[in-house]
Amino acid sequence: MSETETPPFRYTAAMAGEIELRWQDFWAANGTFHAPNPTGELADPDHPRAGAPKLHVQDMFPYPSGAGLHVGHPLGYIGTDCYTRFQRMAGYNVLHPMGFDAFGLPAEQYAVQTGTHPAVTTAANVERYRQQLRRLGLAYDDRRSFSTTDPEYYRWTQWIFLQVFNSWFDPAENKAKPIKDLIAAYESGERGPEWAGLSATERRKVIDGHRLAYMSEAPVNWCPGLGTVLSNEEVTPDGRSERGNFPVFKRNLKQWMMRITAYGDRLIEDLDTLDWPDPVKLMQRNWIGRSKGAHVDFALGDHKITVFTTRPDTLFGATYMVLAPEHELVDTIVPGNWPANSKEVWTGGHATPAEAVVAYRAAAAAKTEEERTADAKVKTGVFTGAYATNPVNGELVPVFIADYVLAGYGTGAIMAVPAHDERDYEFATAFALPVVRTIETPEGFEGAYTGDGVVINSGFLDGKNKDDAKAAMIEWLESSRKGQGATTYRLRDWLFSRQRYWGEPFPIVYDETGLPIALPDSMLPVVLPDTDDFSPRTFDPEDGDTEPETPLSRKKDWVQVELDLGDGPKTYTRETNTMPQWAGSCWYELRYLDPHNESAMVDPANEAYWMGPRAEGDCGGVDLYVGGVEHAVLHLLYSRFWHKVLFDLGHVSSFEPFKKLFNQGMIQAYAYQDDRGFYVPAEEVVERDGKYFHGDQAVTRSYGKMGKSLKNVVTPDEMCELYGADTFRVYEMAMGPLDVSRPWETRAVVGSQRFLQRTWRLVVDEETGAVRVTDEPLDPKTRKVLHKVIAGVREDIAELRFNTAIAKLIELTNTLTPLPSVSREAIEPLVLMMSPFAPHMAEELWGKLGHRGSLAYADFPVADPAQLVADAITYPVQVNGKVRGRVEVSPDTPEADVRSAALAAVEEILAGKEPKKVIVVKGRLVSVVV
RNA sequence: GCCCGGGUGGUGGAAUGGCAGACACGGCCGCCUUAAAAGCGGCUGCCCAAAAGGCGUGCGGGUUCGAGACCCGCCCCGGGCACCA
Repeated sequence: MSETETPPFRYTAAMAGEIELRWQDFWAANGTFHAPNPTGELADPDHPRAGAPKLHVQDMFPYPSGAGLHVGHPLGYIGTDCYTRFQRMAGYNVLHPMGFDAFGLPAEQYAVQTGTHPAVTTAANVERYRQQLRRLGLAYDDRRSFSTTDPEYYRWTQWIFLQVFNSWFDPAENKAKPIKDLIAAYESGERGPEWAGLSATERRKVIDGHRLAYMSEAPVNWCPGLGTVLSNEEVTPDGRSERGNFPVFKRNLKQWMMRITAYGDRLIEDLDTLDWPDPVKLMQRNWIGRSKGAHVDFALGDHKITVFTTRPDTLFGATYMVLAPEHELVDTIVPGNWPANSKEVWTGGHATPAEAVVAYRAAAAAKTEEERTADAKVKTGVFTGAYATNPVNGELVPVFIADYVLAGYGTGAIMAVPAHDERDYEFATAFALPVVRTIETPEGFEGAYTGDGVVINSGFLDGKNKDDAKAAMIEWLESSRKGQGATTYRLRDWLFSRQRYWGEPFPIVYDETGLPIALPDSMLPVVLPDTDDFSPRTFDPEDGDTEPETPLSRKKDWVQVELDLGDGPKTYTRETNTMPQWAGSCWYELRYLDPHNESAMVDPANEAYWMGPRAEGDCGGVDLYVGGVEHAVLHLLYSRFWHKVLFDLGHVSSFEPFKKLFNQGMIQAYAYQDDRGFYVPAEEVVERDGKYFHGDQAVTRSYGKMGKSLKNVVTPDEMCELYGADTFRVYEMAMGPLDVSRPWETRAVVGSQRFLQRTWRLVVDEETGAVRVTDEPLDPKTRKVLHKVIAGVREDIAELRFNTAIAKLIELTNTLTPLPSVSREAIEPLVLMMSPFAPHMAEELWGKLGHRGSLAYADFPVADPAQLVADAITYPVQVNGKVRGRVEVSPDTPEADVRSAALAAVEEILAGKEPKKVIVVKGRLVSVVV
C-alpha cells in the first residue's frame, strides 16, 4: 500500500492513534471520569452528576501477570466501559473503578528463581497493565485505583481480619457479634458457673474457641511441592493442588481458620436476593451442600454410634450400618471372633474381625482417589463382627466398614436403608443383606425407590407420606432422646493461613501462653518485612511426612518484637503465616468507594450511597459485577462471607457485595502444531482447501485458550497499532454477545475499521478535511430510521446486547452514506450513540461538529415516539404456512380491509378455493388456511 | 452417572410463537486505476444450467393457522458436581 495515495484526511490507524492519545490525555487532565462521592475527599457538589442516581459497575480485577494482557482479557472491561459510558450519558452518577489483585504466587515464584523482589515485579507488571488499559480508553476514575499490595490497602484487609477475629457467631440471632459481648456474658455467669473457676489462660482458650477467626489443629490439605497448606476449594477432585498440580496430603497441622460454616444458611438463602446466573447460584448451593435430616443414636454395648440421615422416615427399614474405615469407634467395637451366623461374603475370608478390618483399611488406603471414584459402582466393605440396636424397633443390625461412607461428611457413619437408597441397595445386593421396604413402591419396581409414597412396615408412621413421616420421626427421636433433627453442610471452615511470603501478614502476636493476641488498630498496617529469602521450604512433592516452614519465620529480628499492649513493654512473637490470595479480593468493592479514607475502611455515607439497599428487602451491593465464571465458588463465596460479617458488625448497610453478576465469555484462539507436535506461530499459518499450512508444511489445528507456549497470542497493543483502540473496541463488542465464548479472528477486525471510516467520512471530507455536515433537515423516511435506531440502541445497550446495538448503528451509517447531503439532525445523534463504543473518534467528531469539551456528559439521544410509528405496514400473506404474497397498507387500516386486501393478493394461489380460516395478526402477517 | 449451558450459511453471529440467516468476515463480479492496494457498488443458505419450484435452524415425533423458539424421546459439544447418607 502506498501511503502517499491514501486520502490525507482518512480515518487510518495512524490518525486513530493520534486522536486516541490526545483524548486520553484530555480525559486524564480534566478528570473527566471522576465520580463524585456524597462526602469526604472525593465529594464534589459542582460535578454534573453530584446527587444523581448512582450506578456502581465493577469488573473482577486482574492479577497483573508478567505476560501482560492478550485480546481476551479486556473483553469484559470494554463491555462495562461501553455500558457505563452509556449510563453516564443517560444521567447516572457512574462508579467504574479498576484495581489490581497483586499478591500471589507467580511473583513469588519468579522472585525465588531470579532474586527479584516480588514488590518490584509486581509494581512493573501493574504499571504495564495500567498503560495497556489506558491505551484502550477505559473510562476509570483513576483516583480510586489501588493494588491489594499497597500497605494503605492491606492495612484495612488486616483491620477486617481483626473484626472477624474479634467476633463470634450467635446462633440464637444467626449473626456475628463483638467478642466482648460474649466475654461479658461469661463474666456475668449467664453462660454457666464454670467460668469463675477458670484461670486467665483457660478463659482465653474458651473465648478463642468461639471466634470467627480461630486456630485449629485439624486435618488440612498439606502440599509439600508448594510448601504450603491449601483450602478445600484449592484442591482438585483428584486430590491435587489447583496451582501447580502437586499431590496434596491430609495432615493435622495447626492453622488459622475462618468460621464460614456458621454462615451456611444465610449464604444459601440470600442467593434468592441476587440477580446472578442460575448455574453460579447452583454451584454455590452445591458447594455449601446443606442437607436437612436428623442425627440418630444406635446403641452398641456401652457405646453409641451416631449417624446422620436425611431420611429419618425410613428408620424402620435400616437393616445394617456402615462406618467409614477411619471411624474412631471401629477399633473399640470389633469383637475377638466372628459371631456364629457371619456370612462368608461378610468376613472376606479373614479369620477374625480385627484381621478383616486391618486388611480392608490397608486396601482402601492403597487406592488412589481416582481408583476409588472409578470403582464407585462396585461396593466393597467388610463386617466388623459387631451388632448395633436399631433404636426404633430394637432389632440388631450388623455393622460394616466400607469406603463408600466418607469420614469427612456427617458423622462418618450411616444407617443403611437398601430399600430406599441406591448406594445402600448396591451394597446390600453385594453382601446379601435384607431389604425392608418402608414406603409403598410401584409394582414391579426393582432397586432402591427414592420417591414419595405411603409409609408401610413402620409402626406409628404407617399411612403417612414421606414429609409427614420425617417430621413425626424427628419428634419421636427427640422426645425419646434417641436423636434430634439436624442440618449438615458439605462446606468446611475456610483454611486461611498460607506458608508463603507474598501475602498480607496477620496482625497477630503470641505471648508466653502461645495464645494469639490481636494487635490494636493503631498498630496497623503490619508491614510485610523486606527479605531476600522468599521461598517457603518446599519438599519432594510425594513426601507427605514433612512440616511447613514459612519464609517469615526465618526473619528472627521481625518475629521477636517488643510491644506495649497495655501491660507494659513485653516481648511477643509474631504470626509468620500470611493470608491467602483471596483476602485482598474479598472486600475491594468497598475500598473503591472511599479509597483514601484513613480513619475508616469506607465512610458509611459513601457506602450507603454506592452500595446501600434501594428498597425494602433489597440486599444492596454492586449494581453490576462482570467477570469469568471460574470464580463462581471461591472468590464469590469468600467475599459474600466477609461482607456478611461486616454487615452484622454494622460496618456496611448492604448484606450482599454483588447484586447482579454477569459472566462474560472467553475469547479463544486456534493453535497449530507441526508433525513433530511443536507449535508454530498461528499468524503465519495459511488455509488452503480446508487444510492448514505453515510454509509448505501441513499443520494440525486445535482450539482453546491463548497462551505464549501455544504461539497464538494476540495483544491489544498490536490491535491498537494496526487499527486503533476504537476499532479494537468496536470489534470485540460486535463479534457476539458478551456472555458467549468465541474464536478470535484478526482478519475480521477490518470490518469494524471500515465502519468507523464510513462514519468518519460522513462528517469529514477525506481530501480536504473540511466538515461536510449541513443544517438541512432530514427527509421523513430517514428520520424514521434514525429514531428506530435510537430506540433499539438504547434498549440493546441497557441489556448489554452490544453486538446488536452496533449492527443497528452500522445500518444507520449505511443508510446515511448514499444520501446527497449529511444532515446534522442525523449525525449528532449517531456520534453520541457511537461514543460508548468508539469514544475517541466520537469525541473528535463532536468537536468537529462545533461542540466544546467532552461529550461524556452529553444527553444520550432519546427516540421521539411519534417517529416510531410506521408509515405503512407490509403484511406477508401465508397460504397454508407458506408466504405467497404481500400487501402494503397504512398502519390504521381496519382488520377487515387488511383481510380482503390479503385475500386479493393471493387470489391466484387460492384458485377459487374457499379459505377455511383467515388469521390477521395485527402489524405482523396474514395467514390463510385452505 | 447426576445437574446446568449450547447445536442456525464457508466463518462470527441475528431473529417478543409470525417473511430464518440482521450486521460483519470470507468468497465472486463490477466501477475506479497503467497496475495493484484502499475505497465504492452488486451478488453470495442448499438443490436445479436458469426460471418456476423444492429443501432447509443436530436427529425423530408432537402441539399450532404458523415452531429456530413450546412439549416428548434421542444424538453430539462445552462446563460443573461426582458414593455428601
